[in-house]
Amino acid sequence: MNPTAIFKALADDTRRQMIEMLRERNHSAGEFAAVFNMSKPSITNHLNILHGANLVYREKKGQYVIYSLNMTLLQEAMLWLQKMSKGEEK
Amino acid sequence: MNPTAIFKALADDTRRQMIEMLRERNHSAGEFAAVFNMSKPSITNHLNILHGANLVYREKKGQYVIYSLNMTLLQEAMLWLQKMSKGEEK
DNA sequence: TGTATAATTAGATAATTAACTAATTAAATA
DNA sequence: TATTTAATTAGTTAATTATCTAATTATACA
Repeated sequence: MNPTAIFKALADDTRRQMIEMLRERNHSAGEFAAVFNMSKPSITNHLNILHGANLVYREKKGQYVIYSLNMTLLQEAMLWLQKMSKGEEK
Repeated sequence: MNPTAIFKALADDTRRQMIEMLRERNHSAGEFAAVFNMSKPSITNHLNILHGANLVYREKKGQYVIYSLNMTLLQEAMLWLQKMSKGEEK
């Protein structure tokens, strides 16, 4: 788990909205492109950043690429922040 | 609370170390400058980013500026992430 | 009051980021 | 097999970020 990559990934409104969408159900890259007013390559870039931080999984299904949430990592990030805020020992 | 500013502030190793130092006790700007191998203006810049995200308080004491943690905001950020990871309703 | 100390502001620069268009790759299907 | 659809890669650009040095401001104190 790489805190810098995770917080960088979360430090963007588009990417946080993507995560909220993935809380509901899995989505293909194209479904994101249909929702956000942004070119497909820009969508790919945001999804790469989320995937690089390990916050999402990705799986090729025929001609689609399906994205899903990595709940475990989100929870870990949350615990890391909790440690910070509560002052637990390392 | 501005999630983008908070996550941006946390997306940097120097600033996260500053927060860890503030968990122990309050510090002046100069004390940070003594710890990090970095110019004073760069330290000021990092502290401005933490302060802009509301993660730290700052108070002038004589010729010193003393920084302290805003625990409340760290906790709020933590809860926000928890909501993300656990999928609570808005 | 003049000098030292603490910190910030000003201004410059190199690196990174977020966006675009055009081109390419991969898969499905008429 | 040729065409359409989904997605990525390549390459460019404007904006932001992190850093520096030099200058300034504010306070303390000999």
